[in-house]
Amino acid sequence: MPISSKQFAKQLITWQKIHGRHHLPWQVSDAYAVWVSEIMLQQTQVSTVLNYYPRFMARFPTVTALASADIDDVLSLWSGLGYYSRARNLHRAAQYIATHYGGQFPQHAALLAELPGIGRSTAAAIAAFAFGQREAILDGNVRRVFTRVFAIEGWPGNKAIEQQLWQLAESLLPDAAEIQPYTQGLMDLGSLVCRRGQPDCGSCPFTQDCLANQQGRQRQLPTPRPKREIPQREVRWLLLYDTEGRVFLEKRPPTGIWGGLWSLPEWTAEHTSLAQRLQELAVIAEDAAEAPAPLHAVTHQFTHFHLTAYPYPLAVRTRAECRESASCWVNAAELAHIGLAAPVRRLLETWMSSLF
DNA sequence: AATGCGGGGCG
DNA sequence: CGCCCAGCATT
Repeated sequence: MPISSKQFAKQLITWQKIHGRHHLPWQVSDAYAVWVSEIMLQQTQVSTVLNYYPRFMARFPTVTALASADIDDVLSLWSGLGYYSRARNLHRAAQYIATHYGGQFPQHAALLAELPGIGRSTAAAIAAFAFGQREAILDGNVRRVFTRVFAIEGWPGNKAIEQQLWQLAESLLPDAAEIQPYTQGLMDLGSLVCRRGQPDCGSCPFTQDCLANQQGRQRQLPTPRPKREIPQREVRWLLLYDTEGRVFLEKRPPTGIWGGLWSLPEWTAEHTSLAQRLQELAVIAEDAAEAPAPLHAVTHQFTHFHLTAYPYPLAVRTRAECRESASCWVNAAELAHIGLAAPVRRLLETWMSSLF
């Protein structure tokens, strides 16, 4: 017999008040603060977000400040967090709120979910935390708790399973008066106790009620996603540097991998010769006749493919002009203030500190 | 080396 | 609608 809705909420809230998180910087009644934190937390753990959130809020303290900011500055503060479309959507949504809602957040989940980057679960979290609305969330932590406590089989990415979980989430909701500790409790229980690897069932308020625990199947739930082949991709990077300690960067297209971030110019040998590529970049190298030897390869794992990048260092005699916001020469100090993907930042910091 | 995470976009 | 895409940290 699964636990009743009333008992579930009651035991969760009691647990949350004693063992949950209470003093995170975004646990305030400010929709903007809640929103920024929820977007950061979408793909990122609390401990990491704690390193980014305060800087972001100091730089963009209000939704109108964010709306009027330069997207490059937003991406710069997002640099290293990954999933950069989150930052672009955050910026667009801020502009929408400033323009269409006079800088005030809508209070209903359905309206919040219309904003870019806010889906059903994030909308519910903002509505619940900022406005006390009785809305159900369903993030990864919550899915793990539900699939275990109620022994729900099947990959949660499957449509039918997802629907079942949403229905369960709604059926378990307490009164609106208790929505905040309840919602926070679900998140905290999932991340602190009902962990993926080593669930701490001895500390769980549902240890007696949890069907997975009763059946000893905690580690089999939630059902993992079906496995897929992970393709390999290779790319060459041009590491063009001048005599004054600068490197040449190009801005990536707004969508796709590392969208909108600065990166090293790619050189795909299948399409162009090195000479052609340098000409495209309006660069004259010291010795372009000889192909440079690549540095140690940079490897990076994405969920759906593995990337190996070969950086080709090349001293440059005649510098290309900086094309406005599309390419530029930057020095080591400036690297700290622009949006770079984590492996590109690592490569450049290591390489520049050894060279200059 | 494998895994997970919320939402957008495309066909 | 179903499927694919994305970048890190953790384990």
